[in-house]
Amino acid sequence: MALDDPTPHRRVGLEDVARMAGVSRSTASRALVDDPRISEPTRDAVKAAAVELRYVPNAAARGLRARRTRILGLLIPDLSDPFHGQIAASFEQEALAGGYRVIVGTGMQDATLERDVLRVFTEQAVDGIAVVSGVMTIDEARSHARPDRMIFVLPDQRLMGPDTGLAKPSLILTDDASGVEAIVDHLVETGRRDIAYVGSGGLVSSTVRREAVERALKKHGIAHRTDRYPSPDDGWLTPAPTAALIAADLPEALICYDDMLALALMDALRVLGVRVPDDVAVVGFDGIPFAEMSNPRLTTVVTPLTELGRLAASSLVDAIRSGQLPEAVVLPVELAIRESTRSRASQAAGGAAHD
Amino acid sequence: MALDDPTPHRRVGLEDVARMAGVSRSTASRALVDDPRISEPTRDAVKAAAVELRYVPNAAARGLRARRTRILGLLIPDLSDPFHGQIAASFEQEALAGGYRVIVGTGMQDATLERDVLRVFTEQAVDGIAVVSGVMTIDEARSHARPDRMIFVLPDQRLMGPDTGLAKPSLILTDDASGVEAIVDHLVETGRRDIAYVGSGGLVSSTVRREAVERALKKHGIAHRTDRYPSPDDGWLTPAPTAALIAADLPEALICYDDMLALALMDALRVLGVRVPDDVAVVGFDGIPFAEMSNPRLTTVVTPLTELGRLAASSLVDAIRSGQLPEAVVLPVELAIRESTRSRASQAAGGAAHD
DNA sequence: ACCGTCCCTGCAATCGGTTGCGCACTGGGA
DNA sequence: TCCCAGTGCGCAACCGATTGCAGGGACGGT
Repeated sequence: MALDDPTPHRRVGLEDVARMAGVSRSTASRALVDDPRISEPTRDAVKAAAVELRYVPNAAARGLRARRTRILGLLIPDLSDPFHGQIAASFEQEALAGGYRVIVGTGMQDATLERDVLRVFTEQAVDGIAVVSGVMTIDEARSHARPDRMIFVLPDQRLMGPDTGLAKPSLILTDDASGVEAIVDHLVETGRRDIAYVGSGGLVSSTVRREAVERALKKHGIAHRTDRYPSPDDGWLTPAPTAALIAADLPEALICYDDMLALALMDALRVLGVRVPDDVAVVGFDGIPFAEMSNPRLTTVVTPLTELGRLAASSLVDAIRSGQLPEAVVLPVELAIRESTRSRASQAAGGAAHD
Repeated sequence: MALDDPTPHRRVGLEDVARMAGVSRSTASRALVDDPRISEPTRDAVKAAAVELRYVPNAAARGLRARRTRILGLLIPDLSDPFHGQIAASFEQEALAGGYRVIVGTGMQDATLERDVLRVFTEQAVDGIAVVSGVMTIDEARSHARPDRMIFVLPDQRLMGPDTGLAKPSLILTDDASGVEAIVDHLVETGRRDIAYVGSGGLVSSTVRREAVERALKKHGIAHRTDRYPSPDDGWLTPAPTAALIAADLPEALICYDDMLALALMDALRVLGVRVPDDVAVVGFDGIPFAEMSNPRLTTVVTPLTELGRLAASSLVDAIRSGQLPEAVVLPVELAIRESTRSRASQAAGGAAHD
């Protein structure tokens, strides 16, 4: 049995394969990659020997000489939330399909940690890097590694430096602004005018969304107080206290930074006796699976997460192969209207309980 | 500006650092790792040069010679669900803290894919491997790589080969059986006797839980039909059709394979007009964050996910350092009683909507 | 002035593949 | 019979670090 194999024979190397096939290392190496210079019988013999010996090439040695590791680095804030987890999962799958391994580094929205991760990627000599969200600016990230061979996935437009326009290459964005606009339009159409935004402080993405809300409201001629529900300058909102603030000064509709926050707030509001959507309509952002299973189901802007990860990986791989910087892409988002924004009028018709 | 740096000077190597410091590569190498044989002035000079040149060592070269890559492989079914995402996140963090990088490979509960991932890990010459869940047996996994330097995390006791007892080393388990027992005890205490289990087919873990349910029911002298809600032999349940089956033959309580399924079923049942917990109590398993925010909040068995990932990483690192196989550990789980199993009696007192 | 110790460094081998270049052998044409 | 092109392989350098071993220099003892 393999478990208590008495022969801890050292790892078999190309040397061993070559010897068994009766050829040199060079020939063995070439045979394994189907170099046309090697005759068929020889090639077969080598391959047979490789299988026989259960030969597994050493990636380090190969990468050293070939100057190409076939590893991608994925810098992402956190794997534990479904939003980023989904992106990471699809990125990893697509990368693997393209013949690349993935090293993940979680940056936890911390600039120092993110820099460390980039350094690790450099040490590992990754062939390409994808930066998802994060807090450092694109320009800083670019200064830490080869700017080509990097791609930035900004589902929420964080990172955007001051002068960073949509036209810059290597960016994969989602059209948050129009998502926000769709939300506001929907809320206004269903009769809400007292609309508030609530989101964590410190994150660029939250600021971006807040501003988009303000613009959209202005379009409808509605005023909006930015500081209605103050949030800490850095860090995440705690649902219960925030819900208390909201309950004390109840708007007609609440636009939340993301689905997680929306779901947490709906829960906290329920404890306070505030009904959704009867007392207040609630909207999220992201479109995570749980937004579809909440009670009431959450109206939200669905971001194509899988597409985002897949596209990031394939664009990056293309960039590596071609040597060209990947083009900028803005992915469309879609408003999913669900129970949490049902208007009083449609409640009778769109009740929850029937097929 | 770094972006359009006209000098694409090749990567700086140890050679360059040594030259700038006026020493040999050997000395430079030793100075950087604080070898006591190197004098302080020399050491400082080398370090200064390294910083000045922004030297980043090449992990491939180092790993090749040192026969140690400081990389761990994490084989996990899927990163996109919060359950495994949480484990992966804490594993990665702990590994990083211990000086190890992590390559993730998602196995998607597919044996072939899992084998591929193990091969990739071998190619990368990882120092250790953690296998989380998965479908291949422990013994098979062990045959694909060095059995020491592997650790198995089985939050749900999948993988267990026929003769695999809890005493085997390198296992991190959770005490699912007692979790299930706690569930059943709680349900019986709150007056339910018609208790059903529903879970995906094909997964060992689901079978384990189903059997645990049966044992616990038997303890209470309650009969149980295993095939009450048939599930496909392989693959996941689709919530809507399953909910229809359940609604047509409503038990007093429903124990679900995991939280995801429970939440999905609660949603589907709501559409059918079935009320939880009034018409049927629902219990999940795992303790993902969303189980605490659902309406009604889900009673579930809370698995220490973060602890699981952290422990896996630290045990693995210890095993690598010491050369000893890590000990088996069984982590306790905890029943979190929430709204979804509220009994009719306690409903008056524990109503949802007031402070 | 000579020799033995320490210290501090450098030489060179090594890890395990990849790859430029050239050699040996075969066969056909003159 | 001799030459030359073509085919199939092997030699050896190389990637960028780590590390065993030995050598050079300073210094103290006699």
